[in-house]
Amino acid sequence: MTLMKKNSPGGDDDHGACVESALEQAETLCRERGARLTPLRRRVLEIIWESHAPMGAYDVLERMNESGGRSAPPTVYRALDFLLKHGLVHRIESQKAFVGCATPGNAHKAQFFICRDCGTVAETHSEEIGEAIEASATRAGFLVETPVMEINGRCKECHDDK
Amino acid sequence: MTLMKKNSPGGDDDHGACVESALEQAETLCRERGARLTPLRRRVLEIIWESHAPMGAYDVLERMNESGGRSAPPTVYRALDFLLKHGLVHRIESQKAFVGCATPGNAHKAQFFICRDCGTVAETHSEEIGEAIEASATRAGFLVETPVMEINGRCKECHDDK
DNA sequence: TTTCTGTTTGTTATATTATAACATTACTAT
DNA sequence: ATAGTAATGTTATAATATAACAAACAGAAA
Repeated sequence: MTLMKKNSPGGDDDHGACVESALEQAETLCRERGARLTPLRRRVLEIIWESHAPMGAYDVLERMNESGGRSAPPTVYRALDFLLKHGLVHRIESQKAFVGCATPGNAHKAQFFICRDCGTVAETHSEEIGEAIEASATRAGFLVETPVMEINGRCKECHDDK
Repeated sequence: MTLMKKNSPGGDDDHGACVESALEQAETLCRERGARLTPLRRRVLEIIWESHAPMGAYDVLERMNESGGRSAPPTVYRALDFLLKHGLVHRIESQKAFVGCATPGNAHKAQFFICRDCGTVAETHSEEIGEAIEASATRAGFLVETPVMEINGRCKECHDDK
């Protein structure tokens, strides 16, 4: 399981390193694929990774314009489309928001554990869940393409905290 | 597994009976709980059940106003909130749309198999999937509350059709 | 280089989905 | 009857997302 976002209420964590690593991975991946990770797209990816929780498109937009930019919604949505297409971010349907993908490149069917308290999103790729779904689908003659699995609840820390 | 919506391309199916049955179940359930299934709420539930695929709130609204009504969005959304609260409908997050629940009353964590071709939604309550999720969650110390499981793909018929 | 072509971004407008806030009506219980 | 609560009506607006067309840019071909 890979922790994707951490919402430490108090001091800052060392999230910076993991943002950098994500960006480097993205660079490499796009280079390999001949896809153009332009400054704009890179910036959107960076903003999403800097956030400590899934981020709405308009939040990304606001962040982009903080430093004097004048971008409009289509700019952000187009960048997000690109990042989604290349598996660099995921859309969390139940939140209309976006998170960075911790393991891009690996075609995968992920599950997201989303904490309702701190917003932390953990991405898993459980064989067990995948197989259970496949089994259930097969029985119904259903051909699985893109499962959306967003498990809302409370993460360990928030549950322990009480 | 319970078929919830059928999108027969040609002639009509006998969906009518299943709408009636759903409405009766809803009546009973609400009576038991002392909840008021008003004409308006009943009508919204009926419209959702009549549809052959998940239905957007504004589609419901349009349908309501076909026969001379003059309802506004809040009317529909409030009715939907009621129906959701009582487990009479589900919201399909990945489609911003609503479907009737085939087994209301039973508190449940459902999976939805959604056909991208015909729109059919099948609701399952697979023990296996539920347990796989619990197992994965437990390992992470995560407390599952409301899983969203929307498995998009192709149903048997649409896949066979080819 | 220059020109061509396709891709990316800018810009304006608008569509779609959802809710806030407050007025009115209807139901329930006494 | 009437007070209190729940439901609905009404108007406005928030939040999310896309359409359509123009301008800028990058890479390939001449």
